[in-house]
Amino acid sequence: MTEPLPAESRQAQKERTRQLILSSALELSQTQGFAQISLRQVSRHAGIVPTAFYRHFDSMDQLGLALVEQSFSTLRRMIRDAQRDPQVFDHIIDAAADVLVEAVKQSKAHFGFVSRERVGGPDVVRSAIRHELDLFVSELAVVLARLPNIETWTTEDVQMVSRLFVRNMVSNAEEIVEMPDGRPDLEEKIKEGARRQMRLIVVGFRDWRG
Amino acid sequence: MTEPLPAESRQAQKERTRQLILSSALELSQTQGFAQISLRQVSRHAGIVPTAFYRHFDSMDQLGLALVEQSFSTLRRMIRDAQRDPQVFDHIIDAAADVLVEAVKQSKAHFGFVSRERVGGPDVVRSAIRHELDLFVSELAVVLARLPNIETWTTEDVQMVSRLFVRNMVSNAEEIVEMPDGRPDLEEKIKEGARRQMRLIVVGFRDWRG
DNA sequence: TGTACATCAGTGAACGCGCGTTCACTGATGTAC
DNA sequence: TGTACATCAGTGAACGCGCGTTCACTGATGTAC
Repeated sequence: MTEPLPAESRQAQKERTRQLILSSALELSQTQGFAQISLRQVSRHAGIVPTAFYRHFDSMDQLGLALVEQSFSTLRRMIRDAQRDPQVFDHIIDAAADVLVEAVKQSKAHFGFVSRERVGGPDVVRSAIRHELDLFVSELAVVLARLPNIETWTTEDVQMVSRLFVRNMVSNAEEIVEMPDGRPDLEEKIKEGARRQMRLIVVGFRDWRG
Repeated sequence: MTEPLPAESRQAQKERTRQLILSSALELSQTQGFAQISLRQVSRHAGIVPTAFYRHFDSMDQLGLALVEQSFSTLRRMIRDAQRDPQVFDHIIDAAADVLVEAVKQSKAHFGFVSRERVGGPDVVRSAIRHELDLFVSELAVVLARLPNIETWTTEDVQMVSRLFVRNMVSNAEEIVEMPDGRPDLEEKIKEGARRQMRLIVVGFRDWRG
């Protein structure tokens, strides 16, 4: 019989605590907003002593930036998955509405964090989110540029549509996050609204250019 | 020679202090967000002792609600003025973009307050703003319903366009508020963007319905 | 007009509390031999 | 494998600070006669 390995290496345990701090902060932010929560509240919720917090983050600002990173990696995964779905290519608008609603429902906390702290967060967090959203608009523009019909548009026009889509996405994400649980009727309404708005943007854009 | 009247009645002096508290809170909110500022900070900035604050407001929450009221009365005045302008009726979209940019520039503080605290503010402030925005969508729908071409639309469709307009207005107001001063180039860009978006909504809606 | 009293916006001391941050520490995990 | 030492995640006491709120007060403005 061999000696059982230690249940967790020091490094793994540290990472576990780090994630505990992150998820505690994310949860507490949901009700009060990140700027309103204290280092001590987060530590208490994570089950550590306030001084232990400093083993993982220099300050609450740094913790906030880590949450921004985490949230946007969620967002990017969603887009990557959506691109693999062949349905998206053919019925982009209907699919996009479905994907948005599902993704936001699954990652309510992260989407909520972004839409809340984009305007309400501490300075550093706010500007980090704005920067990420700008990047995201450009990334989405690249994806959109490859779609049929859009191939022929100018780069500037595609960028503009991308900006409108992202803005709409943010607005709709806000609505979904605030949606009380277990109201499939509301969900369908938001989805339908998102579809209409995207159609509006695409149709309006085509006609106005033509 | 008659006795000169007292420079200010007790009531007038009280009102002056109240306005001083309101404007102090509005100014301090701009950099840190309303939820982050303290009763003592506001009092200090207004030049009164913290205890005197209570002669005017029961709590910071009540002060927040007073700021919501003030901000929306600014917003409503803007719409009322815009309706009087005959140009608006004829060239609604171009005029609306101009009016929006000008109004927001003149009342940056109030528009900033609404867009910031709509998501980042304390609970009571947030829900008050949401309620006011919902009211505002309905009010704008009534105005829109009277316009040529739109007269024939269903109530539901007009409500939907109104919602999109307000959402857009909020987004654009956010951008203008964040715009650094003395950059007329940026201003023109935002105005042009607002025009395009509104055209998009109107054209897209008409075509999609037709 | 003058006097005596009431009102009440603003004062200033005091309170208990949660905060961020410091510091020297403990004891389990990891490493060298 | 066993021993001796190093590392370092988490501890717990202590600090000074700004906070919201209480209280009894002051003194100018307002009112009754």
